[in-house]
Amino acid sequence: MKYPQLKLDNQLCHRLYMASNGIARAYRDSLNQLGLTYPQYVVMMALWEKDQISIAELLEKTAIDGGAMTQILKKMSDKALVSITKDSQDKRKRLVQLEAKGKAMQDQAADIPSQIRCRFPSINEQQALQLIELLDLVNSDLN
Amino acid sequence: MKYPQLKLDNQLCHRLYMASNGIARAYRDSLNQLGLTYPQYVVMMALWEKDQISIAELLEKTAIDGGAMTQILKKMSDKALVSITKDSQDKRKRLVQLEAKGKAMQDQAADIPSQIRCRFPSINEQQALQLIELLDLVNSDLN
DNA sequence: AAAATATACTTTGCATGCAAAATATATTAG
DNA sequence: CTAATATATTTTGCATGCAAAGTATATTTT
Repeated sequence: MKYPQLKLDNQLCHRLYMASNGIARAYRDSLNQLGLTYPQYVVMMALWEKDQISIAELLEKTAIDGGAMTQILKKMSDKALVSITKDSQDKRKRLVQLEAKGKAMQDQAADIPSQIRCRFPSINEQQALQLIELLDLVNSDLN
Repeated sequence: MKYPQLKLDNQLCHRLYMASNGIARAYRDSLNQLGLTYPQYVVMMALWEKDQISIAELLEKTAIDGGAMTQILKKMSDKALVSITKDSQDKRKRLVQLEAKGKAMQDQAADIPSQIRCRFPSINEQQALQLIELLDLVNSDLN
């Protein structure tokens, strides 16, 4: 091949692509039991941390696309996990809050992280932390 | 919050999600100039490395979804980047080969990796290699 | 060799990710 | 105060990623 820099094996991006898709796939079974998709799970985690936030804040915390978020929240609202109300101060804003069912789901979800962790025996705790550090550097250059 | 393991800040998966989407986004401008999407670019890289391969082999090298691959190849074929022929030995198989336009595009693409690299000043070469190593470990646990 | 099974792809339906346009409400400029 | 502009969110159209069903061709079983 003419250009070694174009070899798939030399691409960081392709490894990230595979790892991201693969990890989301690894979550699938656990999340199916809760009736959640992966992005919906991310929204739930954001809300368990801080309830009653605007959609803009949710977008910032989750890094989910705005257009997709509208659909995701609609489905979560249909499932009675969350409810959405207009902000009385600023009528452009909408506030998202957990419903009883969404709050209760937290206990079911508490086991998921360790379940997933078991699916990655090749990486130890120190390496996982190092990976997080490096990804934080990559992510700091985005935007 | 009740369960620290559910904090977004503690999720490796979420960092991978952001990094993968973000890097694909970083490629967008460069790839738009070639009229390629990110997965199409991955297919091109695979073919520049080894032309005349079956769809199954392409799927294995790229880790792209099979259903998506059909559509991706159709579009690339419409753009005259590749052509697809039936394998005369085994009529279930189809072989993908680069067309003149697809081969020529390699020279245009050769600059892309360094362009992208500039978008990530926070990470040095050693860290990039380390990141690749760690991602390879993660990916080895998938499947 | 006919039936059962496996392999290689394609098709379909659903859920995003993303860019761009549209809508509604606030804020700012003149 | 009215026009211009900015902010928050939704809508639309296109391109995947994915699971499951469907199709065509090979291979294996009996």
